[in-house]
Amino acid sequence: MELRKTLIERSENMWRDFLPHVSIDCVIFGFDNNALKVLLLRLKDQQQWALPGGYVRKDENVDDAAYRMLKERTAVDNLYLQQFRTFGQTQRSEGFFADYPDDLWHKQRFISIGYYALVNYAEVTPVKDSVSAECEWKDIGDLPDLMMDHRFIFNKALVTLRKQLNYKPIGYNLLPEKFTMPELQKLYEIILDKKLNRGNFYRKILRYDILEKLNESRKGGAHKAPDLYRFDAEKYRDALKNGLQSEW
Amino acid sequence: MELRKTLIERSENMWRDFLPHVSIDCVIFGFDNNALKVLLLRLKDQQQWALPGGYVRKDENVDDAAYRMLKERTAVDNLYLQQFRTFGQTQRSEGFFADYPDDLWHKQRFISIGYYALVNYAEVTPVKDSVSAECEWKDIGDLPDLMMDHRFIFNKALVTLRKQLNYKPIGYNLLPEKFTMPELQKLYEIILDKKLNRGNFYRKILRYDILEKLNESRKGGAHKAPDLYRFDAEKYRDALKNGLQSEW
DNA sequence: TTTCATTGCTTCATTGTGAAACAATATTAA
DNA sequence: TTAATATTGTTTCACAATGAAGCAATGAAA
Repeated sequence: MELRKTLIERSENMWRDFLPHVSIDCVIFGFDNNALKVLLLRLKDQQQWALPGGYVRKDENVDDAAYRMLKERTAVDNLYLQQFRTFGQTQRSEGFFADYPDDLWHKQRFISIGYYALVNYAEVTPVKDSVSAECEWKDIGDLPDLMMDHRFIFNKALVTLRKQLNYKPIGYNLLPEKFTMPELQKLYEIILDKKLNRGNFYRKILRYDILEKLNESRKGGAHKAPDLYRFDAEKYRDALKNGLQSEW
Repeated sequence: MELRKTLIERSENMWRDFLPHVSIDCVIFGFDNNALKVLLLRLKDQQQWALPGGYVRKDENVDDAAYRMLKERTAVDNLYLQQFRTFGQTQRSEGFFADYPDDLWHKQRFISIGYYALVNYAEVTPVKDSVSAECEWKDIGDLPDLMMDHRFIFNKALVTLRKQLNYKPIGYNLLPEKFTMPELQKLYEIILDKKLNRGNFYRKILRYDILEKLNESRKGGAHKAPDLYRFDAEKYRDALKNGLQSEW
């Protein structure tokens, strides 16, 4: 039993103290008023803002930890959550804690797992945590200064969203149940960061056969009332299995 | 300085012992003889095989740790390496260490970061580690039993490869410098797990204008000698910036 | 009642795709 | 030496998808 012997011998080294720990950062996206927004916290006594997050416990699945944190910040359960990348630079938190005592627990080496969440803006109530002074939605086109590497993490989340637009139910989770075609197109344009031709967008998205046109329109706007649609959840899921073909 | 006070107070909790640690698992792909292969280890006294991997040190960037492990197994530096997903289930190693003493260091909770590597098969020399009896290339169509969640991790790596085929220099890193069109097509077919029409493949891949046709052919085969190509590294890089358009 | 911006939908030239066939060629078999 | 064969290189053609533009419909505001 050579393997057993080797492992048990090595176990006496106290490697435990030489290993990093694990935290989570969440990029929570919402769509409101034709703008894509992120939920951010401002820490007490600080100018900089932060992504919601926290520490993973030893007895907790990482996904469960992410759901826990998400629920604490939004007061909503079971949001759409997607791990997108892990951030493992040694110096990622150095700047922020520079003038704290060296035995500060938070100064340990942490590796952070990045998640993005997609939420229905109208259903979420932002909730502060105990070290924050504010918790607010911010337009992604006008973000404040972020602490540590959180701006980098946010950028990676947005790029991931762009790449996954044809593979994940992104529109479905960001839009309210009923929405108009111009709203859907606007969401696509923001995520892709480019203008799309209106007629071609209509033609293409309708051909996917994932939308159900309702017998209602959104009155009250300044001009012609746009038709309301909703996703046909089942057809959408089926279509995503192979990915919506081709680029936008 | 409310934030400072809160953080320092909390630091007294010894959360350190309640946090998981971080390891790495690498799926190393190589392409040889028109087959896609993975580099696996068989542990001493064990039937099951394992992905190469190791533990991340406290003072080490995660990417650097992955390169370190990769070099140990392949005797080659600077391979193409890509983080693809982090595996955070609490019970991921439980089965394997079930009949080891509970204070075995390896029985701690580990969260594993998955990387895949793409290597030029001919340049790599598989190297065993100290707890392994064998280190070998295995055909992905005929994998042996893998320990813990390594089969799951492998599957995720393969799916990632498939999704990234149009965004990352996958052919470039798996093939030798000179290769034939049928070899390239075969690689695509294995990764995508579907047959491609030969004529259409030629037309499409050539239109991308990322290949350079050489004035040589591969003699010695049973039939017509296929032309040799190589990637035009610069054009390939440029083309990948926007992704090669459309699906295969 | 008219104006106007926006929405819904169609058209048309161009490009890309799937499927198939033909032509070329290096080896092997006769 | 010649013919057969499997594979490779290239082209064709019908059809589908795309980009760009325009026209018609509509609801609010002037």
